[in-house]
Amino acid sequence: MTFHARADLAPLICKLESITRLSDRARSAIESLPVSVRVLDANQHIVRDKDRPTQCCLILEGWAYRYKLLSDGKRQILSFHVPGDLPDMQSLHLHVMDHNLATLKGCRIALVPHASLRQLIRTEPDVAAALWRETLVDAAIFREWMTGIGRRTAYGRIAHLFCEMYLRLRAVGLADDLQYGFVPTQGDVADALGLSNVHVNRVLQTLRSDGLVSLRGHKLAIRDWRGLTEAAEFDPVYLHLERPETP
Amino acid sequence: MTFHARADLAPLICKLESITRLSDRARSAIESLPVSVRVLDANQHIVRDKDRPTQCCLILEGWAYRYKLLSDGKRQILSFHVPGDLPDMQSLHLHVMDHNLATLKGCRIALVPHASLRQLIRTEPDVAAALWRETLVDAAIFREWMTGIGRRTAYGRIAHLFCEMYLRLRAVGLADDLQYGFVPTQGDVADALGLSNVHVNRVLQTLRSDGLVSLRGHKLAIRDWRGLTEAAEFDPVYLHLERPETP
DNA sequence: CGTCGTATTGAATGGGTTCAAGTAGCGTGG
DNA sequence: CCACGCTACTTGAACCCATTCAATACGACG
Repeated sequence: MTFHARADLAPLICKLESITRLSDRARSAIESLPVSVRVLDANQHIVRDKDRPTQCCLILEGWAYRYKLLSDGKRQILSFHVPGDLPDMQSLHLHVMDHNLATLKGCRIALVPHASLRQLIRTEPDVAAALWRETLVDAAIFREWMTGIGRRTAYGRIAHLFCEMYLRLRAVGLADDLQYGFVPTQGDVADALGLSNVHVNRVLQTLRSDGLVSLRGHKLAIRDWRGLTEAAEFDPVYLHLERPETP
Repeated sequence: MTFHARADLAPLICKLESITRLSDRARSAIESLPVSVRVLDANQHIVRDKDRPTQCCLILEGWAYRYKLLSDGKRQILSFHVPGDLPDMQSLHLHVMDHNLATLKGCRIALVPHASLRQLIRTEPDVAAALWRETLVDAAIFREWMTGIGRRTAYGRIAHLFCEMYLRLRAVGLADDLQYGFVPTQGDVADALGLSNVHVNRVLQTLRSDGLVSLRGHKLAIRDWRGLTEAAEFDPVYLHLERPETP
């Protein structure tokens, strides 16, 4: 556990600046946030359904995900999170968690006390707007996923997820050349997209044989960006990135 | 078109107070917002995908809904909105619309300029927090819908929608006694829940014959709240209401 | 009283699930 | 170094929830 680990906040700054411009003053206000850095293994809970957190989590390294569980054991993954994301910002204003947040693989995370964030928000309206905006992009991604689950074919859904994660990772400097480390298992993808793991497996094979992607180990390479975005009907507007130019 | 229609803002105040407490000062700051009231017919667009709105919309009367359209004409309804809702608050911080907002039936709406809202947010931190919170509840509802579409049966999904809209309408004083005016058509419900209109029709008949609800015209009556919530696995936590006691 | 949108019903089809079994990959310990 | 065990991945076959297509009935409204 480290305090005032200024360098650790770089992913957040990077993320915020991928969608807004920050003044020097705003940036240094963020950098002086007191944070507590933790290292977690894979498949560890960060916050649980019904918890009442007193701090927010920032992903520094690794992947995390949010999910809900139904009584019959069915799981719906609500979102994937990568460095720079603040997956439980909503706990700042919604006091009870309505879902779980857990690591998908080993993570370094920074915990920021609500009190410090509230202080920051009061004194730095620009930062407040940027953080609010983050939560709105989060919601925009939910809308897009909902649309996929409700109305897209399995093929389009999976293609869409690959496109989205590529742009999100690229925005924080963790992808380029149409490649990135894709951490979720096929079972995770199934639970994220409302499918079965068996069907995800078969559709992945089709995506590969159609020459759109290759995925071995957890290395994803997009072989045909154009084809993939067309299969996905992918329009990056919903990510609200500053520079959304696609490759 | 009316300006400074103070009484018109009552649904908003009511809605905000259903989840937070407002100081007198905050309340009067809201009441003095300059608003422009409009009356719209059914099936009119309020804001469209790709628009760059300069004002936010508050529903005063009627139902509205947000949706996305896929290229093959498939429609995904993202949310239903009732009086007191601010269905396009996100436009305050996300400058391009990534979906459409339209009326489901005739509506009275109030339009509030972004500039006035920004002013309000700067000077009234409590109101800012309450509005931010609204957008977070919006996102929480998306998460719940995503879970339904991804992992619940058609039966559970429809039951869930009936439960949710009952509590939301009751929170703004528009439902009681387990009854309310349910405006969406079966086709609308289908597009909201990722189903076909035919299947919605059949499942509705089952819900009726199971004695859970009756729905004639657009009057919905919940005949068995307990049974309906169990069928839906409905847990109202995600609505983040102050007084979530169920009937 | 016709007309248009909505609701209802039947029958055939299909995208995706479930169940079940088998394979590959990888870290661990003997 | 290999056996072991675990997890993820892969394949086949039967099944089903929900879709699609198509036709019919209802109901509100000018």
